[in-house]
Amino acid sequence: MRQIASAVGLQAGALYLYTPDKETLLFDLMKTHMDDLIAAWQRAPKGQGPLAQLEAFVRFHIAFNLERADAVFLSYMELRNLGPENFAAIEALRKHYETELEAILKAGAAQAVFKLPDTKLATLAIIAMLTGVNTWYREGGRLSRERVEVVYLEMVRNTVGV
Amino acid sequence: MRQIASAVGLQAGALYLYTPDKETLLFDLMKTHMDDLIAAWQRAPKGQGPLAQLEAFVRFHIAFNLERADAVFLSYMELRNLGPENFAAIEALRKHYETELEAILKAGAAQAVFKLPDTKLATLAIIAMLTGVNTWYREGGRLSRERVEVVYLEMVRNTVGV
DNA sequence: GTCTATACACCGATAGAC
DNA sequence: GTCTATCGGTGTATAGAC
Repeated sequence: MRQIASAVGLQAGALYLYTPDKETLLFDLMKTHMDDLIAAWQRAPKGQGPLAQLEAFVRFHIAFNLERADAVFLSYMELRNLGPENFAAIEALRKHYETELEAILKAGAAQAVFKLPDTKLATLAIIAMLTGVNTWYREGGRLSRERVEVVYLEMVRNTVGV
Repeated sequence: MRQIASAVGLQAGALYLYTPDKETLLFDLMKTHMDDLIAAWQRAPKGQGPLAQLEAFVRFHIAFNLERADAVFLSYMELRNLGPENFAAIEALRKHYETELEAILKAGAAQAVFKLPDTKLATLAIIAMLTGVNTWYREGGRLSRERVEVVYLEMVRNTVGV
């Protein structure tokens, strides 16, 4: 709390004018992040058909997560420092987001556009793969964001059997 | 330290007979884990050719990480609590392990068995995908470990274009 | 609204008795 | 080799002056 206060030019005590306690502050940061994520995906251009929507999801997820790397890192690392009910609220939002991808994969499998041994596992595998970009991507490295998106697009298309 | 001491039936002070300080204890746990991981992979049966070796890696990684979920979780979550030189030592072991998969993918790409847009990114993507299993797998859930391995095998084969 | 001062709990680590 | 006692530091949160 002292560090946060210092970063915004206050003393620690003054923070308690804005939050009842530290966990609530953490929860609010995480909830705002998840709400932003879901709202941004709702607004994203998606095209028609499962393949176009899968491609939209891949590009959206990589771009959004790289754009907000700090919030993504915080949301993952501090998740276990929430009490049970705050934890459950964030988990519900995360599952809601996962369901967006799962719906695309289900539609693609139903139309035989995708070939998947297990839709649920494919959802988790693809999200893990995409989120992993955040652990190694650095601005100014070997590949541009655009190039990373293209490479992952191709790998994800392969993964779903296209 | 008090919790650890209590878990092994000691008082906190007595732990310092076994470790000079808390960070060294953490580092030793993580180093032992990484050494075990690399040694176990060296001993694992691998078969011949890139595809057989890729399959061996997928099965090995899922099985080993599920078997030692606590150590995997600790090694990931506490990594940033190491000093720079201990951090670098663990990172080096992690990179060494990654290189094992990368070598398989490179060989497969060179022999045109695999079709990959970027070998390095494929390495990171596959490891992220496989490690992700630890975040959701629970004993007694919908799928057995064997079934999870088979499903991921099929997805990874797709990912590398087989 | 913000600051200073501080209460109270906990943490890592050490000293010294046994 | 282990325990008890304790030191110095830090953490969240609150009280009260301004």
